[in-house]
Amino acid sequence: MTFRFRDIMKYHFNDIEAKWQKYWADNKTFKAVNNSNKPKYYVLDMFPYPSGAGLHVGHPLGYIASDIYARYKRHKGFNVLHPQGFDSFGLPAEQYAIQTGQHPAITTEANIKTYRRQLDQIGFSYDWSREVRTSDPNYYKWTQWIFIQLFESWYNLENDKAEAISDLIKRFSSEGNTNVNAICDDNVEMFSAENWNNFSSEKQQQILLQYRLTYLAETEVNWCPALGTVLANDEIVNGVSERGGHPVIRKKMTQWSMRISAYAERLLQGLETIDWPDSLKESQRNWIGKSVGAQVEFRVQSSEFRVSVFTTRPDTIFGASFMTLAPEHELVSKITTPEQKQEVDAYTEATTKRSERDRMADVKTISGVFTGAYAEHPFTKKPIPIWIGDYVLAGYGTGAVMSVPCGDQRDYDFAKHFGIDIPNIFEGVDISEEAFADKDNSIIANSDFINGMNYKKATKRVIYELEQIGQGEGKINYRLRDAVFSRQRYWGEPFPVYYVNGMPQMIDAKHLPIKLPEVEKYLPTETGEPPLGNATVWAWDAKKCAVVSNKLADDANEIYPLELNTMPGWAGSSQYFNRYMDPHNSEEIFSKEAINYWQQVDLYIGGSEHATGHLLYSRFWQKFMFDKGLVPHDEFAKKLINQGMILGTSALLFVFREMSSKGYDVKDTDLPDADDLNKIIVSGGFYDKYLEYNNLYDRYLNSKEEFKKFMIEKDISEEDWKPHKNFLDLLQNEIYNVNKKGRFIFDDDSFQTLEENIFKSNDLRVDLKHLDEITSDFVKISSFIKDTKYKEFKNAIFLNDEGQKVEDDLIKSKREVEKMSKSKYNVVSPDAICEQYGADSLRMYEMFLGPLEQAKPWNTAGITGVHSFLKKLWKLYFDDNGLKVNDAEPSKDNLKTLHKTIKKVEDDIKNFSFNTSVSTFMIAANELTAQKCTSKEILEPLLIVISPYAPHIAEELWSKLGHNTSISTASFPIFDASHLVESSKNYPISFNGKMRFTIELPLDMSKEDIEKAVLAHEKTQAQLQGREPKKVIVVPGKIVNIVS
RNA sequence: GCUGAAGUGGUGGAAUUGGUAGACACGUUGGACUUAAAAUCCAAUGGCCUGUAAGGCCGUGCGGGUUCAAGUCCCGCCUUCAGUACCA
Repeated sequence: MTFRFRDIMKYHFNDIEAKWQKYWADNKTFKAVNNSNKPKYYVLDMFPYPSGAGLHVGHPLGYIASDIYARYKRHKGFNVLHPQGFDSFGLPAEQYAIQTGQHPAITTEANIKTYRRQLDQIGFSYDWSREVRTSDPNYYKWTQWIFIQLFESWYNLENDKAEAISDLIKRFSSEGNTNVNAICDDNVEMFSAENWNNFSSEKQQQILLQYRLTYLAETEVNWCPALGTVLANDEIVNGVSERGGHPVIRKKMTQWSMRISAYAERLLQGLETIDWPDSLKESQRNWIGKSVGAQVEFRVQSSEFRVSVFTTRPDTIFGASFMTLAPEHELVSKITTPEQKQEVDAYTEATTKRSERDRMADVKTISGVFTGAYAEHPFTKKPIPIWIGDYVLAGYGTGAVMSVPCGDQRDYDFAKHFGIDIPNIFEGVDISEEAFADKDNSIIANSDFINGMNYKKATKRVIYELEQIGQGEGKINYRLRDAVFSRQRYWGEPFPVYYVNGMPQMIDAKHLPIKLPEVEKYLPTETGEPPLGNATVWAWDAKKCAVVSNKLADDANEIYPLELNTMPGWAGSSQYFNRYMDPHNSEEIFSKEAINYWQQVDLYIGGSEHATGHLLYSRFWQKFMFDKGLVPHDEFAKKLINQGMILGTSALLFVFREMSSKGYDVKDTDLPDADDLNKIIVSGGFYDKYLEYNNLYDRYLNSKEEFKKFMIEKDISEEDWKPHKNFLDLLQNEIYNVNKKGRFIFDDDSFQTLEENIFKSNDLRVDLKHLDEITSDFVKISSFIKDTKYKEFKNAIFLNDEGQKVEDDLIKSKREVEKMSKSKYNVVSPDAICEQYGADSLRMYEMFLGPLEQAKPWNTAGITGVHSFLKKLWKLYFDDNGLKVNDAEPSKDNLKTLHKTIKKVEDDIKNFSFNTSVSTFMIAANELTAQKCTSKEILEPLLIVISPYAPHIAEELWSKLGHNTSISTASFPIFDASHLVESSKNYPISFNGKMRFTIELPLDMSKEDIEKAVLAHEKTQAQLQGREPKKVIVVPGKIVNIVS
């Protein structure tokens, strides 16, 4: 009996947390309503992709911060919307489906369940009744709906907004397109009203596609052969795919695109109106890449063609001594002379075959060829040779440049390399070594009508003159490209599209959602169609249409093919924040009432990695929806904060491995995935061979024939690589070929070395747990590596630097702090933390680690600090005899501690400085414990202050103090400054700026009296040692400084 | 190369307008309690010097400067991290 009584008085966080989590769920404590007398506040987290690995401690960091903010706002009397959901379409589930046949919906559902359990155990105050999942047909119905709206819109530059395509059609049929000022395809042809009305329906549709905000066009796309799909620019990192790290090549394909470029200027201007991190805004500015200059047209001699270039330096036009076109430029084949044709063809072919990564890896090499053609300088009429070179990018500007070697380093290098003229057009500048690119300090010379002018004046004049002769105009160019919107994948939103005579048609919105059909296989069809081509039945509630196989049949039983691509990952995340406002509405994307009530997100917290993806696309969709009158703001989030990454500590073992006949065994590594292979390459110590491998892999993917040729060139006979089932063998051959150090041939069970053994050092990342287990015992380490962890080292012999066998202590270990990832064995799961210390400890510790925005290493050991704080807090309320809180009158010190805490915590929350709040709580608990405070008047409001951070313990103690409703809406205590007023100050007394001692003096003492008191003090006299003070500075309430 | 952020004890980090540098924790050391461990509590903890104490000297990446006073402001460098990269 006694035991049980004592037991109740202890802080049993597991029971307490489970109890309150259930209470919140049962009572729908955090359900937000769409109208209220209270002011509204919308706090949003970036919703997670539910991966199979579950959450690690880095994931909840931002969620905890936003939860604290949401809970704080509730205490301050706001009606808070704090929803959560899942970005549940995506590649990993599909890759898993390809490997296992498991339907992605099943994997996704299971993963969501795990995520939900993990999130629930941390005690977030989400309104789960508003959960959205991007893969739910009731949700993606509206993603499809927005797609239709975009298709039915064009961008009118006269009003600077998106408008209905039906209006455009009216204008075309009454006035043609010559006076229409719209954002459209560069190559759109000009026509009159009469032309338009005589065009065939297909021709009209083709033209309209050039205006629509989402359109189908043949564009040069980033094709990832390994993933079998196209990728958007933001899905490529360092020239390889973001997911999986596969090579990417350029390819022309017919794809859906989003005309985000129409919004380039507004996306740029809008940044001024939102409170987002500067670094993130800067990323978006760079991505949009606005540059002001001129477009200039050069006539090609003895032909009808004109080469159009974009330049930011029209003032240097007289220095143009050649032109350079991108190898992909459409004029290349048209203007090349017969004599140069062979050389040009060889060059263009070679460039198109290079992957992005190759091109990037090899920036320094200057290459190019002369086309044989000449352009005519618009002013001097002198002939200018036209070259092609891969330093000119097809995707930027017009894909052609006027090359001014004296003013641009790349042009300079190119000219030097090929011996082209470098005329100097700058006054008093030496260009014998390098180009002079400083536009702000240049005076133009040798340039006819702009001689003696500076950059600004000359630019203006040149543009004027170009306009006079009709060969150019001022122009603003953006780097931002239209975003490719289709993917050749299964697990994504189907398009609401079918084709009539090859022209895309929207399926009527009343048939939405177009549900994702079932397929047998998640791979492309044998004819190379996307996975949806495998579908035999498309089920949707069609009134007039029936679906026959992959085709749509209308009343008259004509059959039309359906769009088989799916939408990219960012489609579903581009407006989810609005859908949360009215998530179950089946009639509208959201009701007018809901959007007018919630308006926009007040606080959005998430990772900076979405800077040029999700966050840019979402702003684009929001602006479009604003134009259509659907939303009241053209920016969706007022304030945004990027939480920093939590880094894990990896354990590295350094071993030296002998590669011998009994050594490196990689037999059963089947490698369809470059990601896996890269890992082995890197951990195998072949860092230097990484690139070679990639070339090889690219070659293989590009063309097996070409690969074969390459291998033969490298003197590796077909016999050597043909029997091998995977790329690793090829790699081995490549290594052999490159460094001649060793050769490894698959021989059923092991590799054989034909030449000398080679030694390589390896850093193997191991599970920290295991590292502790094996510590310095060599036998254990070696058996751990060979048997437990790394099968490929099964037969390895460990050597030290000198090549001797390692007997006991030569395997070194090291710790490294890096991004948490499964493959690095440095992941810490929140589950174990919650189990051992509780959710409140986890929440507090994550905040305590450091500033929210900053990257910081995780160290589980440190959690004892906040955990013992919570125990100490508990003890303020309970001792062995039970609840000790009473109605005692609070002391002055008690009140001072409480109000100091209220003030500091409130300021901290406003500044998102959550780490310092935790310190403040610790100080408060330490002080109140020392003061032996038992006063309810202090301890009750203290709980509300702590509640956003540690809601479970706060709820429990709150109820123990006699409340029978949740603490979550209790009013935040009002700070009363009068409790902090001091009557005296412990003045620091410094001598020549160095603090020596302190003196306690009344705060109302005058400057003169302070000076007298300080100078009279014995310690002052000791410091001065008889010297006369030269100057005494007294800052009342702050400091005294004596200069001697 | 360009852009942005940051460099403070053994570690994470504090110091809101220039005014006691190192709050709060972790770790370490010593002690109490305990058969023992865990848990808990107490004390010390930037470096160096003086036997201790009192005290002193040096200390916020480096070099200068402004100021009575600089982690904080100014100038010049170095390093690290992140983003971006032939953008005409």
